[in-house]
Amino acid sequence: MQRHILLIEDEINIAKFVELELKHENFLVTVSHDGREGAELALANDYDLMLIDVMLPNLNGLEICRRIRKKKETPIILITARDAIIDRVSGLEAGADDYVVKPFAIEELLARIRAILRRVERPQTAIVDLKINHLTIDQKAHQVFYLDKEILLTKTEYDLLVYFMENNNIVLTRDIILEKVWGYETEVETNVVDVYIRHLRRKLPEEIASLIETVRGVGYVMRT
Amino acid sequence: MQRHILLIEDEINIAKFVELELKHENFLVTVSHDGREGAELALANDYDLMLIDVMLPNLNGLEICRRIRKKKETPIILITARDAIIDRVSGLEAGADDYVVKPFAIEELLARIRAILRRVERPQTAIVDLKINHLTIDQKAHQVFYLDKEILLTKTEYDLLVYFMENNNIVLTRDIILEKVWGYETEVETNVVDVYIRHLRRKLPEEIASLIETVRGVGYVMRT
DNA sequence: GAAATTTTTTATGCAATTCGAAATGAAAAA
DNA sequence: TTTTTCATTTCGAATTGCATAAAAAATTTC
Repeated sequence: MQRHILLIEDEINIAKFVELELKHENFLVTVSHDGREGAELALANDYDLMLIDVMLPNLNGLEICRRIRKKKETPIILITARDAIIDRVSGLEAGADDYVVKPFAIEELLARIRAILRRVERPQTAIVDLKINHLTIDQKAHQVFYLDKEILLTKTEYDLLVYFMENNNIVLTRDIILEKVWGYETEVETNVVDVYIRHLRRKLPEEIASLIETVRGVGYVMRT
Repeated sequence: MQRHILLIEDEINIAKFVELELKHENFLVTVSHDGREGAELALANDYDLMLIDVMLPNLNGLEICRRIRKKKETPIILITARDAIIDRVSGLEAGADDYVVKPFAIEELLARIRAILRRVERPQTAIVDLKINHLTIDQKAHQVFYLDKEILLTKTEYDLLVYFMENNNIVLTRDIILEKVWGYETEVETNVVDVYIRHLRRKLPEEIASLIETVRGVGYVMRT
């Protein structure tokens, strides 16, 4: 099965070299030489893995990484300059899965790509379905069921529900919810969380809806 | 907070060097030069992280890694020989979290250790439940129980009770309580603290309420 | 590019909570 | 015993926080 890799690298020679090697290994490769363009590609399409240089024109690799992570789980390998240790660490914090340091041996890059693809595929089959009461979430299929009857949720509603189920019996503040589900960093004054709680409570059957409790002055909690 | 690292490395010089560097970074370090011994240590004790060389006498690093993973989640960083690409890949498959390649710059190793510890620590927000007598507070769930029966408190009442329980046997003045629980800086003349003490005493069972004593002329104290 | 859907913002009513003031009660000082 | 000081209790007005609806904006779908 052919894998599709996105390569964002502005140094033409390196890009060309890596692209050829990857194709030789039977990967399908898309190359971008620009940060902003690369980020758009990354968000618009579904790749199996992304290779992103940290130093890029217009938008740097770390920032691209963060933006992608808000939307996708696609594995990311960063390409950093030699000895940029700080970058390595912040790269992992930005959500990258691994990194290589320039100049790198192509075999090392290939080994890391294979390792990550293997790692990613393994636990994908291991995601245990979330289940509370008669409500099940099939995370792979992105579907929610109540007693075998599907409940249709929008993406945000779904994410919110998953977040609550993953943190049952823990009171979650609006700030935390905003940060984790919406990805906002800022403390914008908005009641969008309340509105979505409302949506969930309306769409879910009473039995489940009643588990989502309001903790006045603090936040919300799903009690089981 | 000091972290405990287990280092399994048979090359004496490297082991000594790494040990010194780690200690310099304020880690507590345990060293083993033998595969079998190292594995036993790893399984018998709780370390925060393990550094394991792949090439070891008696029992190799990959095998140690696999055995540990059957029992524990402790982060593992493998140390592999130069260009042993196969090992890198199989290392990740054996359950290692990361690896460094000999010869490595000590800063790189430190950076990886920090990155992993940081990653692992996130969800470690384990707040220990407060407990006095038969009264328990589940801070994550924001719930108060007396003998398994929930006591419903408003946010301020809850905050006040938590503050008292965190400072039991310490006399707290009204000013301090106002500042810590209400967040007032100003010394407004208000008896709001008194009023809330009253609320608590009324809602809590006699056995607990009687622990909140008045220290006339000074403030209040929760004696246990 | 129009229609439908989803997301975000804005507005409003309701209800729980908070707070301050005043009355009452209890302890210490005179 | 009386006076004074400090603590307790009660109660209602003001505030705050939440639920909900609906409009506006953004995004997706056809």
